[in-house]
Amino acid sequence: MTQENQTTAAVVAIERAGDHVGQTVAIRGWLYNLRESGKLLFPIFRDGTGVLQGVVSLKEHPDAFAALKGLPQESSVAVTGKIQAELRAPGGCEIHVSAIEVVQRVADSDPYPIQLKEHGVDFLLDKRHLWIRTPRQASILRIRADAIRAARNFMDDQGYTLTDAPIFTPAACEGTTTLFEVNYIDDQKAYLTQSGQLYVEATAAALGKVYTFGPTFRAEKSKTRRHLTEFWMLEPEAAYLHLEDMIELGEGLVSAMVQSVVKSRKRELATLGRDVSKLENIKPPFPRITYDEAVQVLQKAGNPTKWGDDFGGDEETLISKNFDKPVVIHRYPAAMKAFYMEADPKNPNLALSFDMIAPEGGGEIIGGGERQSSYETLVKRLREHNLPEQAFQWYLDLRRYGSVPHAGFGLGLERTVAWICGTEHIREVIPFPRMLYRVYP
RNA sequence: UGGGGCGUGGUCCAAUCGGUAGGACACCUCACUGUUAAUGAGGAUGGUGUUGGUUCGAGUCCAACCGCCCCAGCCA
Repeated sequence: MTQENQTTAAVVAIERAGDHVGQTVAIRGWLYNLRESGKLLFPIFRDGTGVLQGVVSLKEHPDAFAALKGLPQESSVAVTGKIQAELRAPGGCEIHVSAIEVVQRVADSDPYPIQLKEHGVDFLLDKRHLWIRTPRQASILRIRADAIRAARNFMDDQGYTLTDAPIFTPAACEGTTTLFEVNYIDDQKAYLTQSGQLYVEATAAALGKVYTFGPTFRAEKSKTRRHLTEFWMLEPEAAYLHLEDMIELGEGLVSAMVQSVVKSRKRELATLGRDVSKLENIKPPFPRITYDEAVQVLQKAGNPTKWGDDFGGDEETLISKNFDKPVVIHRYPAAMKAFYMEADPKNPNLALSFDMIAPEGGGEIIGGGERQSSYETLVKRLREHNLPEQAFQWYLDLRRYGSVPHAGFGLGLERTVAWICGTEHIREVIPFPRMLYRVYP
């Protein structure tokens, strides 16, 4: 190996290393692990796109051997070597290291805290900024990114325009108990948004078919594996469209996200040990049942749910177990839904609403429906719910000036990604989870 | 917020009936040319969440508090 070869070797991403078998290339990344076996070293490098085993021979490359021997985990390195197919290496190929530059050596006195062994949840969450380096966490984040890209592409292709909703809002969308209050300028109070929905109703009246995608905040005292206080939501809204149109859009959106991940994140799903066969058949149409039918299904299964009860996690799981796709439950009792829901003209006790429940215990990933378009009814509902009418004047304007039937929904990104990844807890699918009693790091 | 569970070296765990707090990993040294969370031998460091109580004696029993986990409610 000449000096010239080492300095001119092309930098390649580890995920593409298999395309460079027989070539001398450069890898820039970190030392993930190091196994020693006498005069051979077996480092494992990671570069953010994957991990690759290296092999360094004392006899052939004494300088590289000396530089690597004893190098602490997570030291940053630039590696030059020849990619070779190797059945004994994890992943099928490895790099025969000829030169290595240590960019930063981790201090021996202060080793990298995350081992390849098991750790507890609390410890890992405290080290979340480092935990995301592990192959499992990095794979989840890459899947999240792909799901977002697929969702945005799908919405754009369907003719929906992205219209961002504000994060600071003057009042609640759904109730006042779950709001984060912030001090705005000059002693004004503002709140972090719980949902972009009210705003996307306004932009729908301006642009027709729109959606918003961004973070939302709920100060719910919920400590479950499905809750974050800060989570991302994609909320479409369309003028002149109805409940069935939104169910169809939701089916298409979820399918597009799943199929994109299945197609372009095979490697990451394999790292997670995800059973891909359960994702491959996620294509429209999804099973649809009414709330009435869902209650019957539950009662037949021995569940004590009565008509008028909302469904909890147990009930959702029980219903979704009957299907291998997400199931849509529609036309809930109006009394249990938000003030802005439109009533079913065939039965005013029912709201034109729907939820989508992910299979495999994934829980509710979509909630939505048709919005109340009557000015008078909306005012009445605001009063019934004790909401501050003054703060909603702008929203009532949407019913004063050219009110039309319209519908939309909210898709919870993290719940959807958690289901796609097959992770037990939602906290793993966002880079820095914000939960009840955790805002660090 | 309610119910249940758990707090032991940096990390993950063990400690019988209340009786000398220990192991593995991590770290250091040595051996090993195909390791797969490498292995083998040796070494140093370091701990019972807090406060009180019962007892000859408390990691272990009791009380309160703190923290975490799981479930429920609410929701995406």
